[in-house]
Amino acid sequence: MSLEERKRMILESIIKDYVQTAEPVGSRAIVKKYDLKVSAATVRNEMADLEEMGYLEQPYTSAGRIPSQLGYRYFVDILMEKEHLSAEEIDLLRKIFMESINDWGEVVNRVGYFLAQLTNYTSFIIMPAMEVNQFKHLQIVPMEDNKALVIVVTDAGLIMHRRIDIPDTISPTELKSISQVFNKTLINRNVNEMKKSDLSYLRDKLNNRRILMDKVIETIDYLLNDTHDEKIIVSGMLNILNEPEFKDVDKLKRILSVLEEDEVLKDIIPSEVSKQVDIKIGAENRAKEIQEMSVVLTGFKGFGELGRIGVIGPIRMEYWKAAGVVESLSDMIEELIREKF
Amino acid sequence: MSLEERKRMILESIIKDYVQTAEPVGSRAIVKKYDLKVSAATVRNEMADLEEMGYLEQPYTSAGRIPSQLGYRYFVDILMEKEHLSAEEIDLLRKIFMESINDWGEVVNRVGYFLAQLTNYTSFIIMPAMEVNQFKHLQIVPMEDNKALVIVVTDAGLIMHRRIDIPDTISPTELKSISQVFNKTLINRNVNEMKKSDLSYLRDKLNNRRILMDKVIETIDYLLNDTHDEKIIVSGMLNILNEPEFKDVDKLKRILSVLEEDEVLKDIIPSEVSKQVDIKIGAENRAKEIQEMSVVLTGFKGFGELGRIGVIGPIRMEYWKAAGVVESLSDMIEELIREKF
DNA sequence: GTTAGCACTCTCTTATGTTGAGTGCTAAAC
DNA sequence: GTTTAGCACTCAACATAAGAGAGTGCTAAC
Repeated sequence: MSLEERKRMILESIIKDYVQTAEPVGSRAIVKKYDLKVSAATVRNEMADLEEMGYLEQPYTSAGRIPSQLGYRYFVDILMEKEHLSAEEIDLLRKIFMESINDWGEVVNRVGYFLAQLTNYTSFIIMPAMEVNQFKHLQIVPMEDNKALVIVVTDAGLIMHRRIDIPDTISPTELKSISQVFNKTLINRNVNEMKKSDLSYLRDKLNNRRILMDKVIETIDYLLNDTHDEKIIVSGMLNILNEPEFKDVDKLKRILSVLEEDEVLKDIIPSEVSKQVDIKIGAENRAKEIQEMSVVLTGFKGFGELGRIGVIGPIRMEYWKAAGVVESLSDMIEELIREKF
Repeated sequence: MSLEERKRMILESIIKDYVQTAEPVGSRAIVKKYDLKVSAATVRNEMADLEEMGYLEQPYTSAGRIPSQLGYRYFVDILMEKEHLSAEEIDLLRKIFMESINDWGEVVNRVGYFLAQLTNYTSFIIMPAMEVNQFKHLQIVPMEDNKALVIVVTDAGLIMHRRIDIPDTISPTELKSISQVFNKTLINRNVNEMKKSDLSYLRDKLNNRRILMDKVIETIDYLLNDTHDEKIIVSGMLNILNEPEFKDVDKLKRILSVLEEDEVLKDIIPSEVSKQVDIKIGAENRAKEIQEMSVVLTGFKGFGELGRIGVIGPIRMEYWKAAGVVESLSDMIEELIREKF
């Protein structure tokens, strides 16, 4: 597993060069560019060794070498040093995020946007499913024509709403009192507790408005269930258009249609995450749809659950930068949640 | 301007054939496919005429003919018959839209989705800017740690909210009473009226809570201003990947980056719309970014203002289908607004 | 006015060189 | 034993040429 100094140096050079140019790297090129103290012939011998060990491969006889997936793996595990955002960059971003952010979705959108911009890959953020979301406030607002709006606010700052039909015999004041009953009984309960007993209890208590109550209960259930789904935010999908490996439209189509479908993408992105940056290179991905891509991701803690944030790009990826930026922004998103919500 | 019957027939055949195959159409092919009663040579003569008149062009000497933009124009204006959705399709769609739609954004998303699916082009819906949006309800909900949530509901069913900081000396009941004052004073006022006088009047009245009032007023202003922007919903962006004219990645990149940027797209889509279906073919578009595309759109009335709905696709477009579906769905969206909101 | 016939044009495909980057191997140098 | 120069060899990439085929435009006959 462990390589001699020179082999490591050569492997690293080839990877950095190839990542930059997308062209197979020749022995002469390396010697020149990183002015090694040895001749091209020596490098050639080393490269032959590295190929035999599985770290490099040749597209065809007498072309230069390109890193194999194993080569990237070795690089990522042993050689690479993450390139984090600088303190100034972080400060700048923090300022941008802090201002005019009053809504959770907005924060996520922006972080995703910058993640894509800074790495030039496609970024994704998967918001944790909120199993134990706490109920904060309910409001029933009468609208025109037998309609009312049910607004539910959770302690995580999520606001959800849904229209319902109401009997035309009911008065606004009555609606208000119903809201109040709900609020008194349900405040600070989590969804599971709520489902168990409180809702049916409420229905009995307000027996005279049974039909309406059923509707409201159903609506709350519906709305809170909604937060059980993970939400995914994707940014910079079109960044992959810049990668030469996707100059073929069919390949592009395959990849883009995966990135476009939120549901597909959610399933495809590795789900066992920790707070470590995790890197899946090409075929290391379980899902076959992205075995020609690499994923760099990490978990972040938000509202008690673990969300996922990362980028998806070509196997020929600037892993050092991607890993650094993902880590920096993951920290930042955690911090934002802690401070603002 | 007016062509003889046979010339029209030939022009139409060429357009239909070319739209389908994306290959130049030869004289022999037409005679066979649409079995005309004349020989290929005759057709050739007619085609030469049509070319001279500007309706057809030849990619190179001795290739078949393709329609010119003028040719499409003639077709669209004179020859074409719109292919609307059938009554059954409309019924089916109406059912789909009706169920589980409780929120305006959801309706628009779905309509956009189907428009893209049914035409195989990229669909867009531009929601009207609501100049005279009416205020229905305000609610200030206390959250943890000196935070509160300001929720504004408009009569169009739009719900907007924003977090604000509040002084820690204020009590929940006090918040409620402030809400009530706002509600009493502002209900059913439109934004412009509101701005003029009421807000500052309110501030005076609640003088003891001046700072908080300023915040709330600012927030309302911010939220209502938000609806002044047109919202654009784009669906099926990737449909253009299927068109052979965009098999070149650079061209693709140019187009996709236009479609991706909401702000750019809003500006590019023709803004003078009526309830007629309008078709802009290639260079007829003002914006140079989409002069290699065609736009089929129409206006729809929603909340008193005119929104825009349509598709954007290659010049070699199935205009008859696009125009028909756009018209059908435009009617449907109007109907949905009328009935549900 | 219509049509058959035919030479002509131009793209597209396939075949054939040519070039050049880069290798692997060998033998000499360190 | 390791390193290096030298050199033949390989193979993609580019250019060029030849052939095929689709489709035209024109002419002359119907």
